[in-house]
Amino acid sequence: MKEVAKNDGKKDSAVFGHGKGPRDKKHKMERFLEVCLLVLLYDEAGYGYGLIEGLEGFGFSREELNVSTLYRTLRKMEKEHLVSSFWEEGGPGPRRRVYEITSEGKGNLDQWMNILEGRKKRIEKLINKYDEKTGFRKEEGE
Amino acid sequence: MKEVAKNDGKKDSAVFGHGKGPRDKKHKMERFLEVCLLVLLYDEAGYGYGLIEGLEGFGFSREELNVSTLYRTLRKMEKEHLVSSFWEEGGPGPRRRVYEITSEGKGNLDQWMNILEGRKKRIEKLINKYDEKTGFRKEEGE
DNA sequence: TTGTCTATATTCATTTAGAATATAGTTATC
DNA sequence: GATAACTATATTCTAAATGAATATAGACAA
Repeated sequence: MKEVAKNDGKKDSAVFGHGKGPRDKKHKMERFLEVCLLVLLYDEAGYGYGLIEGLEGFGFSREELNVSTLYRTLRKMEKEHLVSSFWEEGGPGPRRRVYEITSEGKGNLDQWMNILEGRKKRIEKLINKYDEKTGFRKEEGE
Repeated sequence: MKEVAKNDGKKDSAVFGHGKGPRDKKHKMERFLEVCLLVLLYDEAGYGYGLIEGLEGFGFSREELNVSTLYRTLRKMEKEHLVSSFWEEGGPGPRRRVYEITSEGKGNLDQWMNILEGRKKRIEKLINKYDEKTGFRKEEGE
């Protein structure tokens, strides 16, 4: 048997132009929630439920926020050492697992910002192209 | 047995603030490729392989573009009547399936632009917050 | 006529994510 | 002090999205 199609050997390391972005794996370009959480935790610890409020500040509506996703994401980030957690002592109500960003998390965040800048530019490019083709329906409709 | 958690009845129709965005289903916020294709086809028909070049104009690198995804996406868009296709007659080389945008596709694109505007603003908000917290490392590092 | 290239299409496995459900301590209410 | 309602965290189930590999086939060159 002979190979049907040859591999030009260019299929790997295709990460947005970065050899290895945050968290190494080729990001499928949507861990926006993750970045938001890192920014929120940057200067202030927080717990799962409580972070929802902060996320609203980034445009997430309370309805579209999925609590499972939120907790799952936080645990995953801890496994990757981007954040660390501890059980809050005392305090009223059920105990809370409080998260803090790690220095690794901060470095990661820094790289994320570059990716987001790029993503923003792509969106702008697309919008401009669209406006061009449709005759600038809206001029800087900011 | 009794129900453990009550449902506050607010879990549905959580689509970015739009009752029903393009293509009705709650978009998981990443069909950027799809939108790029619609913009490319807006004023000029194109075929799968040939569209790759145009996509590069939006920041996709040739390596990160996945051909399977490209074709899969085009067929899906046709199934949804956002584009239509025909086999190119004559011409050198293997036959090509040429895609054209439909009027439905154009309407869809219009809605996508709103979503992208929103997405852009979210990113900006996030970047600003980050810069705030880290002390404006880069001032409009455009 | 064999091999290579262009072009399209499909299959397979993994990842991502939403919905639902599970667990459990806290506080209010009767 | 039993029960209900609430806060908080966690996991399971399923479906959608996606990358990689593979399949198919005609055109063209050697």
